[in-house]
Amino acid sequence: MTATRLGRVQLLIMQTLWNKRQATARDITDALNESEPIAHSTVQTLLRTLEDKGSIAHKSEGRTFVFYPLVAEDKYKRSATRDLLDRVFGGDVASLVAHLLKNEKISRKELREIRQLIDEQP
Amino acid sequence: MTATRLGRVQLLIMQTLWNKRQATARDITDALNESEPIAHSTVQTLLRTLEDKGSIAHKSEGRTFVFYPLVAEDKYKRSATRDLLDRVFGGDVASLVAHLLKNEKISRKELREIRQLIDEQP
DNA sequence: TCGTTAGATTTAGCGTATTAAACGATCCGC
DNA sequence: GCGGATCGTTTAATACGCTAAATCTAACGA
Repeated sequence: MTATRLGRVQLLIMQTLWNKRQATARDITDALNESEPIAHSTVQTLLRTLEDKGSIAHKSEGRTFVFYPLVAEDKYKRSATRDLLDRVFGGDVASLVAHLLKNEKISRKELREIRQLIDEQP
Repeated sequence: MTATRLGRVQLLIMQTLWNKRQATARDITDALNESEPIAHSTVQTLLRTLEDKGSIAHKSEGRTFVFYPLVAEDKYKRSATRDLLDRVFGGDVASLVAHLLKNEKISRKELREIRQLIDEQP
């Protein structure tokens, strides 16, 4: 049911794929290593698990695999947000927004953006 | 560092404690069983892990333990929201709000509420 | 008193995320 | 052709979260 439940590093891998549209294991290892050290074999293992659970797939290109996402970033965002919403805020969107406004530092510029978004709401 | 990372059922237990201020293991088992079946011993085990990681504590009352939260609900909400924000929305609040407006069905009434909250923002 | 009940504690198994070494196959440069 | 580099695959180990039976212990009731 929760088609898209990802661990921390799994999410980082998915984000790399969403950005690049497709990538080899090596591409991903290199990308991740720009922010934190991770062994190439670890990435390969995670790619395998992601493929097992249907989040990604691969095609062969010569002797290497090129991976690409099967679930859209937006779909994952929806599911992750729903999760927080339901579990922590009782499904109440306004309550989450209230929390954000109260606890997160939001610049005046961002506030304007958000107000704009609301005004555009049908 | 993430002083407050909770599993699904762990969160349910914490919520029970936040609501009741304090409760025995039996109280919690009963409360959880109103929505889903769970064994009393499972609850006890989870209470132990929660106490181990410093989320709750207990005092003895006769021969039974009365548990109470050590971390505030709001603190947990902050940390859980920050987590989603950082991991999924690159720390960009406006982006999360935009996502909410676009993907979550929000009633006109809620929209007004949110609008109100923004207008009250300093 | 003594069995029943209701606590707490111990122990254990399953699933998944993360980590990575070890291994085998293949290719490229020399 | 050979050795190192590069791929993918296999295998393990650690850490949690969740689950709950089994067991120990103390109180309660008849």
